[in-house]
Amino acid sequence: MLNNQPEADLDLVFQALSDRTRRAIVVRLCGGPASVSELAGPFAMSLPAIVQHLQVLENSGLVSSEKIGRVRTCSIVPATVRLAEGWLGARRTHGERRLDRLQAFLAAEPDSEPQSHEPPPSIPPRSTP
Amino acid sequence: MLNNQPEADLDLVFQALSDRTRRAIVVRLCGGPASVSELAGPFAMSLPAIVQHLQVLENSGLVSSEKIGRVRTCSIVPATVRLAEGWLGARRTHGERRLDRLQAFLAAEPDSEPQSHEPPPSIPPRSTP
DNA sequence: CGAATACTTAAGTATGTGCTTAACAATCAA
DNA sequence: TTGATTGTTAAGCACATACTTAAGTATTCG
Repeated sequence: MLNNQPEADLDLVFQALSDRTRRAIVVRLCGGPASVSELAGPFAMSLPAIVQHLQVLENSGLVSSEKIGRVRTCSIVPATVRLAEGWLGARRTHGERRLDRLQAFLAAEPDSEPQSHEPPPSIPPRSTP
Repeated sequence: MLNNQPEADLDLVFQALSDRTRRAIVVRLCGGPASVSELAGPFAMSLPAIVQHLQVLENSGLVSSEKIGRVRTCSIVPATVRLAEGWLGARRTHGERRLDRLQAFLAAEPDSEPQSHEPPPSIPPRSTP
């Protein structure tokens, strides 16, 4: 699916990934497309339960599927995996940039003259509706 | 927290990230530590609601906090961000390796002699408890 | 055709999630 | 000490999730 509405998309993607059965399905699909029953095979739960997990995955945009004859074949959507990974990457990058600056700040500490040393905490607040 | 039990950890981490308020808090904390009320500031919801979100984040291992005097200061735990990012990275890597092989397969297709062309779908099943 | 296969739909249930308000600490400052 | 600040705890409510079983619907095969 993917609404192109980043926050809503990330809601759905991370939510989809928060269940280990669904993560296992994603892992399986990264090895190539599979039918619903192939996907259900390894699990102890009922087929409808798996189908519901697949709906969550498809709704999140992590998985797509096509039905041919009586078999539905599911595949991953790598772009969606990248979307989530990208969000986390940005966090890590920003966080680590900040950490680097903080370490530099602490390293150059022995009471040198106060240059543009931004003090570590207290950053301007963000707006969120 | 982090149980060192990868699947359970990922459950908690992805679940924590599946809420946009919590993601906004993570974004904010990537800019540096903050107190509970600083974190609550931008949001329209009650303080206890934010505290509950912080509990989810802390329980997932994405955030740690320490109380000094009457103010609790929260920070991100970059290692946990990396844990989730790493899982997704592994998916992308495997998935794209597979896609590469598939593309190679399709590229070398004009009915050449059947070498060790593994047919694209149908991969050996995985075991999952 | 008739039966097996591969899902699909519907309905129900137990538990979890995301809030709320109200009341209660604990700490700091005048 | 009094009162403001900063957070915590508890209870409750509406809605979402993760299943279940039972009963369908297409499709393909013999």
